[in-house]
Amino acid sequence: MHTALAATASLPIQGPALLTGVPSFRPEREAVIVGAIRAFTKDEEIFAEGDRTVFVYKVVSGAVRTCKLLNDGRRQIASFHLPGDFFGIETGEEHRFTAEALGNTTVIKYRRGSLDTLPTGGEALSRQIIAAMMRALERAQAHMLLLGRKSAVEKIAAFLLDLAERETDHGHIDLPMSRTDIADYLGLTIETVSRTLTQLERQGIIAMPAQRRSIVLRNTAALQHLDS
Amino acid sequence: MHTALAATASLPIQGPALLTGVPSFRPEREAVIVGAIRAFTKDEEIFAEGDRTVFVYKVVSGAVRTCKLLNDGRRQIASFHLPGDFFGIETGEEHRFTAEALGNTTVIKYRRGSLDTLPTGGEALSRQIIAAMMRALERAQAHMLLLGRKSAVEKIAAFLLDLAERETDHGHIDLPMSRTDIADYLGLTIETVSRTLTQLERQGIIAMPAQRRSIVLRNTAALQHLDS
DNA sequence: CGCAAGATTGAGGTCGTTCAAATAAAGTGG
DNA sequence: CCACTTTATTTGAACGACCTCAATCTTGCG
Repeated sequence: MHTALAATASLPIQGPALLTGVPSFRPEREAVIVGAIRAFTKDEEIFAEGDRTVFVYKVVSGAVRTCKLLNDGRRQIASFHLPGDFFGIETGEEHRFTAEALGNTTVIKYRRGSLDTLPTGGEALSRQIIAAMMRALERAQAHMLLLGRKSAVEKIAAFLLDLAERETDHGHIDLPMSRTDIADYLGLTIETVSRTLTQLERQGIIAMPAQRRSIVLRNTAALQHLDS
Repeated sequence: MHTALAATASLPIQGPALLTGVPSFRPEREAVIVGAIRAFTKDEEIFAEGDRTVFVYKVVSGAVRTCKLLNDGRRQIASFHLPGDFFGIETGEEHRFTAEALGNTTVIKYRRGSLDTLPTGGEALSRQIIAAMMRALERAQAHMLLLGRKSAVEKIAAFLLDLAERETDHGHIDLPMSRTDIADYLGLTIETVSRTLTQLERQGIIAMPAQRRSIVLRNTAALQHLDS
């Protein structure tokens, strides 16, 4: 499913958006206020920390990471955004973090009102943005608990369960991100991520067929138990 | 005590909202749209994870912590709220975290609209809430970087600088919270917090007069450098 | 004063990191 | 399509930052 999305996504997309599969997406209303669609390739920057906040974005296909950097290069990924997710919502004049495509990715851009934080385009979209912002806040709070208080296994277990729930096929995950991305998301090193995954594989809780870019949850209950 | 809350808060809120500058607190203007004021004592619960989201709160005096718990008791404090800060903003029907008073604390409660997340009381208050939510999100993102990627010294340095900036006297901090709270906020143990503080004291970067409940920043530049 | 709770300090252990090497996957150009 | 390079991932061994456990000291309070 992700591979299929990615493949079509590299094609030039034009004309009005005709998307459907997105949760609570209503074409007849969106059509009026739809922004530009743009495609990005792997690791391409969508916006950087410090850029003017001109747009609000929504993932159409592919996936996006938003992250912050320390001056010595240490990185923390705040969140991964899958199709249907908004990102780039900011109150200030400048973006507080960087957004990059994980692979071939297409996004819709909505132009922000100049003095307002919410995009031009009507009440319904504003409401969607506010809801997205709240969801982001909730996720951030849950993620703080993970970063501050969970062990490596617990982090990985939580991560897999979360991804499984967000992707279409709940028992099978297509990882759109590298081990480095996972590590920078969970506050670990790539080595620990790798070791923990193989440990879970040896315990029969997960399976990693095909280039270890996809993961099958063989024992969700065990994972939930590990998540503490 | 929750019944008491509900009773006092059902006072009608009226009058047009006139607030503009969000960060500054202006009592004479607040008075128009004020909700119920309530006082809490040390460690008293303002609301708990799972409670119905009936109100949005603002700190008047004292300080509040919002936190999440793991089933085995591990705790992560998401944020400390000082006078003027909003908290308890949620999208769902239930609070996703617990809020408790750090010491003697008074808060204003604004009643939430029933179907809407935003409080009744006018456009301007809604706008304030949205702004507060965005600030919370920004802080959360910065805090994720701290929790996931910073060392103990860096965490403490960042914490002290942040508090100093938020409190009135920027060179002198009155800690409203215990070492345990600090530890649970920074993802450390109390022992590490204590050790790191004495280490900074020995280096002459900070001073801790009077029962170690107040901290003087003697070398802000050094602290900023440590924050990385 | 005497007790309870909070904070500091010390000693030792552990989980995750760091450094290093091997293996696997993905490009690249012929 | 195949050697060759480059990049990502896995695995191993040793180290270290922070934690755990435990004792001491301090502070607040009946």
